[in-house]
Amino acid sequence: MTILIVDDEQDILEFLSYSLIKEGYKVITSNNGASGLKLAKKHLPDLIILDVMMPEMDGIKVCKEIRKDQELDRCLITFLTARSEEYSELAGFNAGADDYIFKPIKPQLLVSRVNAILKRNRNQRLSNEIIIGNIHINKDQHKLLFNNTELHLARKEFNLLYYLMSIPGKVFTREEIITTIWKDAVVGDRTIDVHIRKIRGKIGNNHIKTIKGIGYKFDL
Amino acid sequence: MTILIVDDEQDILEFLSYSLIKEGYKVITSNNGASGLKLAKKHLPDLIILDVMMPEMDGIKVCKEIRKDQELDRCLITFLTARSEEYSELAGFNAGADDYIFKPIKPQLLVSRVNAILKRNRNQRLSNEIIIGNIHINKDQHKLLFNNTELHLARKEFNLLYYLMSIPGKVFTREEIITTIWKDAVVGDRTIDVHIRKIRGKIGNNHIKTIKGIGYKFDL
DNA sequence: AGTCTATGTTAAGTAATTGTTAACTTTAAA
DNA sequence: TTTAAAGTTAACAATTACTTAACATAGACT
Repeated sequence: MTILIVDDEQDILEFLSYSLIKEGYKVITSNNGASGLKLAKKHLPDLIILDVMMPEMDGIKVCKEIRKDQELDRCLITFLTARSEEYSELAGFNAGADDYIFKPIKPQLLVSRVNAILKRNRNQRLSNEIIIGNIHINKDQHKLLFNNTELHLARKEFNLLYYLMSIPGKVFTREEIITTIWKDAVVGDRTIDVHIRKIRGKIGNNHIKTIKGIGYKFDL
Repeated sequence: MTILIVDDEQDILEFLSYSLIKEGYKVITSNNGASGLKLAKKHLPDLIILDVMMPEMDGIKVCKEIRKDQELDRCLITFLTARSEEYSELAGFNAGADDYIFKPIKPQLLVSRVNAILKRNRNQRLSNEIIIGNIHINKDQHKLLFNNTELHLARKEFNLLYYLMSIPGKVFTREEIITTIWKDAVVGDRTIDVHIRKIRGKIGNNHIKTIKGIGYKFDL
């Protein structure tokens, strides 16, 4: 895990990196926005801690630039700001921040905060697992737990269910389903229904709802 | 994103536009109500910041005029007013305002406020959700909540209600409804009525009003 | 009031969409 | 190569949506 810290005050840079290195993180530092941005693009850190108030290029600007970079879209950004600074959190979240840290902060608190941010994210990103009610579906493991019992779904069935569950409540049109699950293969009209039928046969009829004339959605 | 600012004080005009241009917005300014209205119709800005107190045509009047313009119905309006001004927020919201900004305001706060207004709106559009009173209608989810109870609407009924709710208060002519919901299909005279009847049967008779000789509108 | 026109209402017919099953074809593992 | 599983299709059934027709009602105008 690599962390980039950008702050114009040398003291804070040292203080933060000391605490985080001790915790086992690889730390890179920069004392201004422009070089911080360069370092981010070069090292692709997992987390960037950005001071908001910096001369020339401030944290908000750096953040926005980072958010424009495709390669950096998996990287987390947390702002570092003094509580006293008249400044709305909103602006930061608008710029694309994931979290906030207020100065001054005690080393222990900082470390646990950083751990938490990275962990929260790891959990979300690492396992492609969706849990809705008594249905757990895990794409990496190609595994479906229904009431804590493992059920087997064939590949198409699995992909279809996973797709529907990826945005619970949203109605996916037949067209969306075809283009996503079948790519551009040409399949007959009843193919989707048959797969839906098979999934329902396994997880029951309550979760996949038919919206006649439109498509299907996963609910509950 | 384009923002139109209308205020009779040159200082404020400059101060606001400076902050917003720096933030990346395209800014147009006007120092009186009448010309502001013209500029709005010409440029169709995403957001209009309107000073309430202006000689001749005040903010409220401008706002009401804007709300009469079909083309401008997607544009947001926020009033700019001094806290000291004895003035009811209600009048503003009645005139069709979306938000308020009080003078004096710090640049950062202004910017984040503006971002927030525009973002809130973007989110609403993205999720295709319209909430009016106790009626929530969500197009993505093809879901209608009436008094927090989910009701089922068939496709045509749903599209029709969603269409009417998309601009509450506006009367949609039968012709507009036909071309929007039925595209160029040829359907009989009573078809719309029957669908309206079915919707009324579900959400009650109070919301969809008949304007005899013209069409229907959604109210309340 | 009486007439005319637009809209409301109901039920029934028609059309469109989806569900279901089994047979058939393809794919991948043994 | 064989075999079982997965995927697809076709035929038909079931369901739901949509439209229409026929008549009722309400409002506007003379």
